[in-house]
Amino acid sequence: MSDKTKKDYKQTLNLPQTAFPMRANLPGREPGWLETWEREGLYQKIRAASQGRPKFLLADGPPYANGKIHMGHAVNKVLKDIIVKFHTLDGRDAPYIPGWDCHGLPIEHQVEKKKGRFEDKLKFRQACRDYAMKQVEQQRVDFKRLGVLGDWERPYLTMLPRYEAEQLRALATIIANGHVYKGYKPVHWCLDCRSALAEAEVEYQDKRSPSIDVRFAVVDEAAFAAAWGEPAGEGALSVPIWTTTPWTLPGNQAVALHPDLEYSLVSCDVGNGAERMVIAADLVDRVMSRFGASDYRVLGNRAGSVLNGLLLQHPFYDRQVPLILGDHVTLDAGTGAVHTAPGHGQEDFAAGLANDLPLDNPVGANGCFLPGIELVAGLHVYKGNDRIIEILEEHKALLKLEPIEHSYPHCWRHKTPLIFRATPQWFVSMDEKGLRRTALDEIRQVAWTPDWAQQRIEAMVEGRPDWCISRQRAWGVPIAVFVHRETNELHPRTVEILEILAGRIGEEGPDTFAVWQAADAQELLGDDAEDYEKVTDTMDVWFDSGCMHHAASAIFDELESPADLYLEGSDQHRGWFQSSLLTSVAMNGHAPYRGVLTHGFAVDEKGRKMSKSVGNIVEPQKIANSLGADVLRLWVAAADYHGEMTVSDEILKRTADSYRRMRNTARFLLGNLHGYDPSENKVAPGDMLALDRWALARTAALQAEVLEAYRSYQFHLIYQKIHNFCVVDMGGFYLDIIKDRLYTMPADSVGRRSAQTAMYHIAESMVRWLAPILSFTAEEIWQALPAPADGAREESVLLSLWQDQPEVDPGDTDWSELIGVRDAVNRELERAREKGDIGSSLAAEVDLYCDGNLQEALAALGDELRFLLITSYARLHPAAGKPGDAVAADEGPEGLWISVSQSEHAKCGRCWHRREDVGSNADHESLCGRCADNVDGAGEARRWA
RNA sequence: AGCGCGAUAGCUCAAUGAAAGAGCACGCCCCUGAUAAGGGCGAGACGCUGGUUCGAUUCCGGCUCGCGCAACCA
Repeated sequence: MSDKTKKDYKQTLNLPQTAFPMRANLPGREPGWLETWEREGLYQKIRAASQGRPKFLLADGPPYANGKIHMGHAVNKVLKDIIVKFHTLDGRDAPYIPGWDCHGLPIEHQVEKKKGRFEDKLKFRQACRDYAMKQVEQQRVDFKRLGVLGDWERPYLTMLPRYEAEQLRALATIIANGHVYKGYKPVHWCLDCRSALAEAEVEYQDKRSPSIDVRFAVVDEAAFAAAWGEPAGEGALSVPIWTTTPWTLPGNQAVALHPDLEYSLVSCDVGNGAERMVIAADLVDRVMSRFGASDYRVLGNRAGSVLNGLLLQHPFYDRQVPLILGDHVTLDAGTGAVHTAPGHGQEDFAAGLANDLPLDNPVGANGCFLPGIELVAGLHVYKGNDRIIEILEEHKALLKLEPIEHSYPHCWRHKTPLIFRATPQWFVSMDEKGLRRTALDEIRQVAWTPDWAQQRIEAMVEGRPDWCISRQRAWGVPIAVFVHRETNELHPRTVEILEILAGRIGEEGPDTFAVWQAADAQELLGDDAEDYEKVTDTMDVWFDSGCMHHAASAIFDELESPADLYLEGSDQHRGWFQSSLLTSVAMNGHAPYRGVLTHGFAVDEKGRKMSKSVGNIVEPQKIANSLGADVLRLWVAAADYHGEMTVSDEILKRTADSYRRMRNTARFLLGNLHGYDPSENKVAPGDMLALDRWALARTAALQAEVLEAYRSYQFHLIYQKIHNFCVVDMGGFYLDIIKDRLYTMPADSVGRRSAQTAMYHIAESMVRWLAPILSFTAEEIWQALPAPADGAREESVLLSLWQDQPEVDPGDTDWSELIGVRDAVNRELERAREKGDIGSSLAAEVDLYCDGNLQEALAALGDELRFLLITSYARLHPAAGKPGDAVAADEGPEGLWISVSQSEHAKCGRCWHRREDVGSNADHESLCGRCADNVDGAGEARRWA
């Protein structure tokens, strides 16, 4: 036999052939798909094809238009994209209109940083608008690069004039429904923002502050004696307070005691001779040791309530302030007597209301004491701290000064400490018109995933204060209302006027600000004009995005409220989920969503949040440009997003490995579908071989599982299942076995066409399972699949629906039993291999010894058992005849003994099986009988494998 | 204070009131007709601790650790 003949026979094989490359080169190839999709208008084609199908509406929470996208953005958009594409394949009309949050302070800051301050507000706003637009462009490119498909050329931007107009209408409705009021309240004030902040914009961080104890002298000892009764001891009488914000002392209007706590009158000497102080009984020792008083004596105890109303001397102003009572007083720190400045704290404010204290506001928007504030006018509050401490020393009122590390509210953008400052602000009332109650009712109507998210938002809505919706900033949507100069009441025609103003806002502008600036009070209010003034505040940006349910639905025909799903990171419980809920309930009395799904954050392998300072940032752009967007998408899908999602080099590498495995499985299927025309060569399920029918059944079962996992948004299960299918069912079993048939049987034989029919079906199914996740690769597979000669095929996988799974008669074969036998044989083959008896399994012959059902099941396959086991011979014998060296199958099938031997027969030059009949055909000396028949005869017949 | 979520092999994920599965990674072997592929074999895990139960990784309690929310803001 010459080499030449060998080669000739190789040409008679049907080896795989495909242009679908093994190497994905995703970074190189993905942009090409993006171009194609865009050029072909894929998104629009999907819309057209989905017309009339039941809708699935995902509302896109708008990312803030500033900075490059990070992993959190990527996770969020990819999850959204997976869901939208799933519903598309599932036969729904699922439009995706992305949005951006465009107003607000961070943009103002960036613009000021780059271009300095502007005198002209209109010009400044134009600069902000230009800047935001640039950010949108940049983020849009990055989002698209991840394969996120949507109406990217027609996004909703909160700065679109039309959006702003709808926002005004939303405000009008909320005002009409009676939820809005103007209040003078202490709010979190960011000195860098020069604006009030919403709860959601505050975060607590550790800060070092001066902590001081301050004497408040009792004004009238006689009055004290009368209240306390049986006064004892000698010396000056005072009530010391403790604070970490000395600068708030100019605003002090009272000292609060707890009505029910015990207070002690303590006689002591802290370096100024004998004196007496009132201190919470439980704190006496701590306070005394803090003051350095070793020798002190408790003269008596009284409940705080007995001192109610007693006057104290302000430590450095000519002001007498009362002792008041409040339940907020605790014994955690301090002296049990709480410095109360109604303008500088929430509880202080409440206490001030209850006790009719003056509400003064000595600090300006810039953080400096207002002119006219004695001793500290013009000083910045933090400089004020030091000055106040000096003043206290001068007045001998300072008992103790020490630095303290404590957690303190900070601006979440600037990371700088906030102050509490009383200012006039606009609020949405949580309770005035039952907003809180209705919102809580609505929360219970929504499907929250995971379900504990419901508790979480309930707790937040239950406990939150009124929503401060005003900001003292330029880059936002004006609160375009008139208030009465004296009464602060809204003009009675406010709602009507808002509608007039909204009507003046054009598609391309003017925007709300310009309209409001140009609005003429005389024209709008007539005779009332003189008594009313224009409000110059803008709206909290959370209000902007929060009313997306209204604004975007008004602008885009395809959107409506409520949406089926809001999907955001879990931080949005206090952000967008809540602002959307509140605006929607305030407007319409119902939630803007039927379902809410949350995901965790991306963290590094040590579970740490990604942060610039730690330097553990993984950039989505970098992954897309190195491993490919599909690998990034696969990582998102593979992670259990309910908790934190760990990213690391190792994890990404693993992800890329499993990507390759799935890709190669697809490649093998495609390669062996070469020359297969589904419209010509399809074999009816009833005519297919048993093993191929098994493959169809397995595919159908898996599809059911995959779809169920998609429906319940458990993408990590999908990834596991598909990957497992590729590795175990396909690579490790089915594909390995059918190679013989595919390669060696005549191209158009039933045996080969049956396998191809199954493979075609598997590929058609799998490409769809993968499409929502591996969008690029699925499209690549889709284009490589053989097109039926007789019919059109959708031009993109995303224009198709799930593959129909034919009912197949599984027959009597128990495949799990056969697989068990195969595994047992493999273990024996491995032992033979290790002994050096065999290499390839085709070098072996197998003798199986068993009885009963097992024997029958194996016997049914006849000679085809050897193809299942991929050995050259597989012979069956009664168990009784087993030789001494036959090995009992240790696990799996009962009553099976296996004997593996090295084949003595010649190897067929074509199929590589070692057979007795090699050379029996004179025309084909190097071939076995069936190969000779396959090459030159009618071809073999197969029924099983 | 607290509340919630989580803890399964090196990694990513399963399942289960009764011998805990998979893939990747790892070790060894084979193949060279899926070849920057493929096949086989192997080793490897229920955070700790009580209780309920005939039996607990699974149900309940406590602890530890991680994460989130909340709190601390005088």
